Amino acid sequence: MEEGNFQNGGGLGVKVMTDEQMEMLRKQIAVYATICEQLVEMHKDLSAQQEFAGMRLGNPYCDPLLSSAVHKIGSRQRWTPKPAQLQILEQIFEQCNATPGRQKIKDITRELAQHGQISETNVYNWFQNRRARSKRKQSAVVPNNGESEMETENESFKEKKTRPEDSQPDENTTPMADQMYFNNPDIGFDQLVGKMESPGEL
Amino acid sequence: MEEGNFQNGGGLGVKVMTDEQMEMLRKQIAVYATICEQLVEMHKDLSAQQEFAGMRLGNPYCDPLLSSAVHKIGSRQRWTPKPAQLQILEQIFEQCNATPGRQKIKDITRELAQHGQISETNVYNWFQNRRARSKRKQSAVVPNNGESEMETENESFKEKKTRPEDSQPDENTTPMADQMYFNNPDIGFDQLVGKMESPGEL
DNA sequence: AAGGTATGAATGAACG
DNA sequence: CGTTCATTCATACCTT
Repeated sequence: MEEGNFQNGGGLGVKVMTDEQMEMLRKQIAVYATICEQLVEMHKDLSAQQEFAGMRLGNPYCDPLLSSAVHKIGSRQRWTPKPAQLQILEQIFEQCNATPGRQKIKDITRELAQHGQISETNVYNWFQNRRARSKRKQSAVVPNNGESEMETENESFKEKKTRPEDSQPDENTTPMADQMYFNNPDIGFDQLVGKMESPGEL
Repeated sequence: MEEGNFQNGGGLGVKVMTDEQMEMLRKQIAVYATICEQLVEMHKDLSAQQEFAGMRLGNPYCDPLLSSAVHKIGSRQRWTPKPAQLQILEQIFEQCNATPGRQKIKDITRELAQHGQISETNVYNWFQNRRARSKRKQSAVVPNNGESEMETENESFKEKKTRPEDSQPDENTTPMADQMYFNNPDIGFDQLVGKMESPGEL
């Protein structure tokens, strides 16, 4: 981007980037994807209107392709533990309900790597989630001795300690109602969308 | 030996991509950038038109799926930085990785308050978290030899796992200009993002 | 095919 | 400051 702070892989077939750069890239693309989805929605509606007026029939593009192209990159693929890995994880979890230390994580990761691709982050997340889940189940049962664990919105009565200075009611309700003021489809949007249908051959 | 000072399972510090993947990414971004440029143009054009005609009649596509997101109000108690705020925070973080002083925090808070409700505590926490996260990512730089283990994972079983990335069976197109693979698209990026204040569900 | 559920991942906030 | 908790989001998988 601005300056050459990337460590180029010596001009070979690979480039190296840090996780942060990766993450930044991913977010940027995600934003673009969102924008484009909205654009496509607008365009579809607009086209429908035109069609209604007898102007034009059929859409020259299809969004499925767009979506696929977008999600190819804009989405994050998530790790799915293999049965063998899961078994090992469960075993370890029984022994030590506490969160394994960094060192332990590394060890476990190496162990699980025998059965499939995995990273330390995956292991870490797994234990965190596992723990949280266990805790939640308990709190759902405890409230009353009766087995009223049916779907009640009320579950954990925790002391929600809120910072006095941080008393911010939900102001984040940013209405994006007035953000769609571009309803002019006359620009060559079709071409743009068409381009996206073949990202490999652009 | 390396297990002595590795911070934590923060995943790999670097990712390696092939030229084809890189190229695909570059194209994708280029397309997005183009589309967004067009979006901005459209917006300008449309605004001018509306101003001329003064016709503010109900847009049929004024509420596709975006305004439908206006629900779930008053349910968020935790601060959620808006994209615009995030952008600013990231910028500041790059300049000064050190902990911002008390005064600096106040300043940043005031700045961010322009884009939404925020408190100094939020800013403080954000920087703390950001820093911690960065540190975690510095470990596990070189697992062993081939880092391409993220792609070569093969499951002989009938794994239903959909492989989101397809790589090599492609013709090596491009001795392309490898100068900027991800340039921060400044084309009204902030503005665009600003319009998409809440990409989530709200 | 659509909707629900389980669960991996992200992150703001709290704790020591 | 580093680690952990709690909540939420996104997605894979399952059910009808």
